[in-house]
Amino acid sequence: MARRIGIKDVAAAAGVSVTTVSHILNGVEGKRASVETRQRVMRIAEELGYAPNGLARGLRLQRSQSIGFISDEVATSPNAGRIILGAQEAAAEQGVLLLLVNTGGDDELERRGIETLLQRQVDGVLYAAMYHRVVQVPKNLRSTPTVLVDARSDDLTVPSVVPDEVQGGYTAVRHLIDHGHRRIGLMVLGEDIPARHGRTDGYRTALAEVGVPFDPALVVAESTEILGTVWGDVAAGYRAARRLLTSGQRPTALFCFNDRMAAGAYRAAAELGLSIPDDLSVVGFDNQELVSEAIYPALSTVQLPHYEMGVRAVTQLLALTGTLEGTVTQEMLPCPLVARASVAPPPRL
Amino acid sequence: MARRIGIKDVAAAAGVSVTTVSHILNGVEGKRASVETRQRVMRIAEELGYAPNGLARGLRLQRSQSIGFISDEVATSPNAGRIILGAQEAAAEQGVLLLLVNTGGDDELERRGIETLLQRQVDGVLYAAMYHRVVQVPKNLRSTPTVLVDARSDDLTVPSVVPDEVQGGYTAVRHLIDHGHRRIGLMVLGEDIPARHGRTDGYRTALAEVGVPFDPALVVAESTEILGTVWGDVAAGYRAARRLLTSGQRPTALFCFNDRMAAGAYRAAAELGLSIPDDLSVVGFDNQELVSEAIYPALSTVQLPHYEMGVRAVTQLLALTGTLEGTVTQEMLPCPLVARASVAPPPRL
DNA sequence: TCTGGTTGGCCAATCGATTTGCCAACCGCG
DNA sequence: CGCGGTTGGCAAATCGATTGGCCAACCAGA
Repeated sequence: MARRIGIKDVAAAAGVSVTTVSHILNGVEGKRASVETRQRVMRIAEELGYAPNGLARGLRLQRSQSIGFISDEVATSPNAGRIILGAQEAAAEQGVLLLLVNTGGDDELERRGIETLLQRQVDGVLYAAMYHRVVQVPKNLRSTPTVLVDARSDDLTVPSVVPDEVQGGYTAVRHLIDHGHRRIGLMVLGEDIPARHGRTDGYRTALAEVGVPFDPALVVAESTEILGTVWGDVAAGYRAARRLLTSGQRPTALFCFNDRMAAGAYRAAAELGLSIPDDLSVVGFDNQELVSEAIYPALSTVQLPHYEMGVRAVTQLLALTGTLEGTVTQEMLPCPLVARASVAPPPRL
Repeated sequence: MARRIGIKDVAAAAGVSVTTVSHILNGVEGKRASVETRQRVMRIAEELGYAPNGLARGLRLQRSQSIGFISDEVATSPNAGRIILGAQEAAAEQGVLLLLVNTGGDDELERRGIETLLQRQVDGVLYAAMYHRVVQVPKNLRSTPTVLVDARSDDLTVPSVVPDEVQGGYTAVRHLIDHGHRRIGLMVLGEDIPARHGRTDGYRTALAEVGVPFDPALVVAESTEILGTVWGDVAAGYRAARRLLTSGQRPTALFCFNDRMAAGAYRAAAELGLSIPDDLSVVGFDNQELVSEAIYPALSTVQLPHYEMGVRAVTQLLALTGTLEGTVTQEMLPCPLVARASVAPPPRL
């Protein structure tokens, strides 16, 4: 493992001092070098394949060019991995790398993880949640530039990037309305989280726009609790859909809290002899391609902007640290509709 | 943003030199300090919340305590994120952090990514592929400790961790055989990759064990090409299953290359009026929970050991760098069966 | 008292870069 | 010729830790 070549090697090979090499390679103003020297140094640095030692540079500059990415379970939740992807790519564009820490939701692990990141002199931290929720910024992060991802803080001064749940819900329901539906069931998670309230608000807004009064009987909350965590899974979707579809006035369309619950709705519909989309239209949320394309007919759904959240979060963080221009705020990103095959006009009576 | 406190601050507060502080905190042998001094220094370090500057330490020790994780698309492929998770957790256990680079399969990005990692003085690199395949170790990684994850090299000296495809295929088919099936269809991807050959071998071995001769008519290769990449998607599974199920001697069970193809098989079966598992048993591969639980009945499948691959890869890498004990080899990890509801005895004739 | 060994701890070099301050050479001009 | 102003470049300090070498104090034994 041949020793990596350092600035000294370049200086020696070029017959100048390390100072000069540094000045030239960093394009320092005011400290000019003759064109000839400059070219020679650059050529030799190139030939030798010189690259500055990141640790030494970081030590001197007090900037490590790396940011911490700390999350509870992001790496676990399928689509959420795209947050990391977006963050990584946006960071790489500025020569910044991501230092990954996953806590599994354990507070002690989180505390230690943050300590480790700070010890590595990260320039800032992205604090990401597995699903959109309100969080407290950990104490030991207070004095470090931090941006929340898929999470928001009560403290309005803490920048964050989250999906626009209201717009997402509105878009989904509007899509159904545009196909002629007026009696639309809403299946939500039985949990007090922003996604539930936001999407419900969007649902109400879209209906109100076309003069359909809100009917509480069309809203069903269901969830499955496993090991203390509440899930909107296939089983929950199945139960919710059964309740809605066997009630007095059957809705002609369902807006489901997520794609897995939509899969449950598919099953309930099949059992009841309802064909999708002819007898029943369905819209999901999340756009988990694995689900939405595995079920038949392919599911029309609303996409969470995971990749974009990662990008925006990094952009905000780098703005915070002065690497990039830009403003820093609590930001909401739109959730676009992905139309597939589960929506059609309501059946003729 | 109060300056982090350094070793000097501790030394000053304790009234000793930085040397002594360093010796005490690192438990250096041979350089003793009086019990009294030792306790005082430790107490003060604790009180001040001292943590050594990772950059400075790394610079001096020529060890950054971080390893690079470079991959083509891992962050994109859902379950594969669990590789990262396993790697991260195994690394964190040794105080090592992961530096993430995603190349999207672009060679130039890969080259630059590796350069950046080396520049950061990573102690080693994990080179991960999105799906099990044979790769060349990039030139600029040759002189750095490297372990391949979900990928293998022709060069047998390069350590790697991959799933045991043969055992996985064997396990799946054996599961069907144990339920009484003898006429088992195999749906593979139309690509020349280790997974296809390994799983096919496992299929043949399991059948041979019970004296069933290999019937080429029961093996169908299908795939969908999108933008130059070959996928085993729902559509491919649908086509493959239709071919198998409408052929002369219909199989009583299907072993599908992956869960998405299995989802396609579900659809083909439904169209042909075949009920799963009563008329037809199905086993998938990958255990992508989103798929296997979204379809009905829930899919019995074989799990790829992503998390474990991440763990083992880090363990091997740390063994390679001398941080941990252990041997370094080309390693295969077992793929366990996850039995759900898609397998039953074959229908009585 | 002298010697040799142990104890406790400090000085200064080192890792590899950046940056401040300074100096010498050279230029043109009065 | 002497002077101020530019140009080109170097020496050394600095970032925050680790570590080899060294020294003073103390003690016991001769």
